[in-house]
Amino acid sequence: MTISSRFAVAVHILTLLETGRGEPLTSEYMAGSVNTNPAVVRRLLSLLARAGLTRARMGAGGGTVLARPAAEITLRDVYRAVECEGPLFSLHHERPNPKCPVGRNIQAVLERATGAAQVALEEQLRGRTVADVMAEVVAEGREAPASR
Amino acid sequence: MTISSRFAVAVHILTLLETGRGEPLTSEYMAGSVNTNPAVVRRLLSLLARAGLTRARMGAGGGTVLARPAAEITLRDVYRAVECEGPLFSLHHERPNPKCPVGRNIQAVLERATGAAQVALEEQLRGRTVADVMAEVVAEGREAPASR
DNA sequence: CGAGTGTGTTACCATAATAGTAACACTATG
DNA sequence: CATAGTGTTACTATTATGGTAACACACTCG
Repeated sequence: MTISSRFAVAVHILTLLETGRGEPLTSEYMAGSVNTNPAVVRRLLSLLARAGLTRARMGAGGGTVLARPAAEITLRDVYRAVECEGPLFSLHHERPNPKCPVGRNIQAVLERATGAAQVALEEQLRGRTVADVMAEVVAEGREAPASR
Repeated sequence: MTISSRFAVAVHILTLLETGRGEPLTSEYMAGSVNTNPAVVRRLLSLLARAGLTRARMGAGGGTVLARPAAEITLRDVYRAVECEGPLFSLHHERPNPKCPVGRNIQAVLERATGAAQVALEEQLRGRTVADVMAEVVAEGREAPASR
């Protein structure tokens, strides 16, 4: 299966906040850019705030701002914040047959292999920050100006 | 979300076939080791055969064998065979607002970032073969002999 | 001080993917 | 020809997800 779109939307949200330059943005405004429901945005923001990436100001005139510089928020931070904290790969639903030499030991081996793969993925994500994404979005807009 | 257990079960199956040393194994036997239904195993085998990793002999006395040496089947081959061929990361369900500078360009940027992460994951998987898994299973059995 | 704006959270629904299960046509062996 | 075994389909239960509405709470501003 695929990794949920929460990651994509969360990066989108954080990029929007970076464009705000400290001005708090409302979930309704962000939902307009993402093209979804404000409550969906707030659910993501709840996870991001819990991870210390954003900070919300309640009440009228409130909204959300980045809790630290965009250059210090890696995509791995975002991934960890919004995706399930457990391992990326599922193992067997039912425990394999312990009487079979393969069944008895395969899961330990699989855990090592899939764990290494997940680390490789996260290391790649760690090499890019929200500031990088922001810069690429700007560059993209310059190369394909308002097309479509 | 998580990557389905199909990958784990498929690696398990291929490891079992390697233990068979050319003898065809039945889906019922393998289901006994995996601890699931034979039809589930056959569904996986169908995908593995389509990818050219296994070969089945029909009829009585039939079963499945590896189509090429275990040392030439990487975990990336297995991953590609049984997981959806599309991208690992989902993007937005609804297309983001094209009137927003961020919404208009974020998906192209996300595709690059998530694509690189997926490549990193697959490259890590490519470094391990079914023969490696087999060897690790044997080693594991030596270190933790028949415990539990 | 009170109206209004906006967050945080809950509950509920529709949809999709997954794994388990049974069934059956077909194929090859012996 | 009887049997063993594959390949495939259909159905079900479970789970994750995203969309939606609702509401209590918090804060600002007039």
